[in-house]
Amino acid sequence: MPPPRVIAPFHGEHNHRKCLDQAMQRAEAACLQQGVRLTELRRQVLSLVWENHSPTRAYDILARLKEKGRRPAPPTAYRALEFLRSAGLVHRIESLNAYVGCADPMVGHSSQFFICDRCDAVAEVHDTGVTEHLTRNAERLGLHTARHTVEIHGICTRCYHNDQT
Amino acid sequence: MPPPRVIAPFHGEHNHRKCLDQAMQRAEAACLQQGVRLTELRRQVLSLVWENHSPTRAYDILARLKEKGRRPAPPTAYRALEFLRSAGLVHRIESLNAYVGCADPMVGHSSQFFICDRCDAVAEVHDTGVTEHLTRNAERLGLHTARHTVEIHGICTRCYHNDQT
DNA sequence: GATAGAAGTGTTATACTGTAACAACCCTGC
DNA sequence: GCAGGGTTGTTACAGTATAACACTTCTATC
Repeated sequence: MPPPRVIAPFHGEHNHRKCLDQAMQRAEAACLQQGVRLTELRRQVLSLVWENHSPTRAYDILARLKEKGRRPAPPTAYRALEFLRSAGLVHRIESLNAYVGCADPMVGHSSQFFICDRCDAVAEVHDTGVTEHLTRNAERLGLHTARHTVEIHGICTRCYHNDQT
Repeated sequence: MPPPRVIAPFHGEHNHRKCLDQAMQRAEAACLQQGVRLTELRRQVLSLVWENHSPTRAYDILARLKEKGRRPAPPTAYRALEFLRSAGLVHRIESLNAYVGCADPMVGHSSQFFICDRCDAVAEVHDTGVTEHLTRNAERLGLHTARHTVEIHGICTRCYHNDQT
């Protein structure tokens, strides 16, 4: 069994400009491959989700779109987010009603999310062991699985240490 | 490692009256042990959650409480549900904004929920293998875990067969 | 290039989910 | 009795999400 694959680590030191550019490039490629349209609005929303690695809420998107000159109503954001989600470009964090960008949209994967409740950082991990374990349980219960929601909440090391001092 | 423990199966044939009574009895015992008060309101809310094995939403609770003669506002339901959750008597299904009763409140466990998106049936499973797997990943990432949300959606066998016919 | 249909976006209105803040009540221990 | 904490009632509002329909833009086909 392959080891857990960390799609996005906590607080990874990186050039975020590059990170964002790469995400947008991969999104273009993924949409091309899937034969769906990455319109200007969807591109804008995706780049807003990718502004940082914390979960972004729909109404945050709306506020940012306003700053960019649009006058969007809620459906505008929700529709774009739903498109991005169905294209595998963002994930929805159910326990936060929020979205994070997916750094690896080309593989259809069911990921696990590790979330710091203090600083909102999110790490995405693809551990096939967990997935298989859950799938096996589902089969035993007679559930034809459609999707997994696996979200682990806690305090990340950095915040944990800050609390001690 | 102990085998996955199925707390509540799909469509388990059972005398639900007995099922409900047992849940209420266990709740009384659990509250006694924890030194917290299972008031009349909380008892009512718990029994409403236990009316069936599908997730119950807060506003459903409110509607039912109205039928029972109260004139409750949202905080009434949310506070009772939060109390029941913190006492381990109900679980919140994040992906549905809803609550299910916990059949085994005495053990502090992080469960996995298997949910049929057609008939809303929920099965609760306590598989320590999954929990350990996730905890190990959390440690590797440096997350001091507080809680797990593991919710598997799909179509249960019964609904799946009904769809074929 | 005209044009019909599909896909995408704008707009209005509203439904659903959840909490802050303060008042009133009632249990318990002294 | 009565002080204090816990519980519930009440009002108001914040945050999340979707239905329904109008309008625009894209695409494929002729």
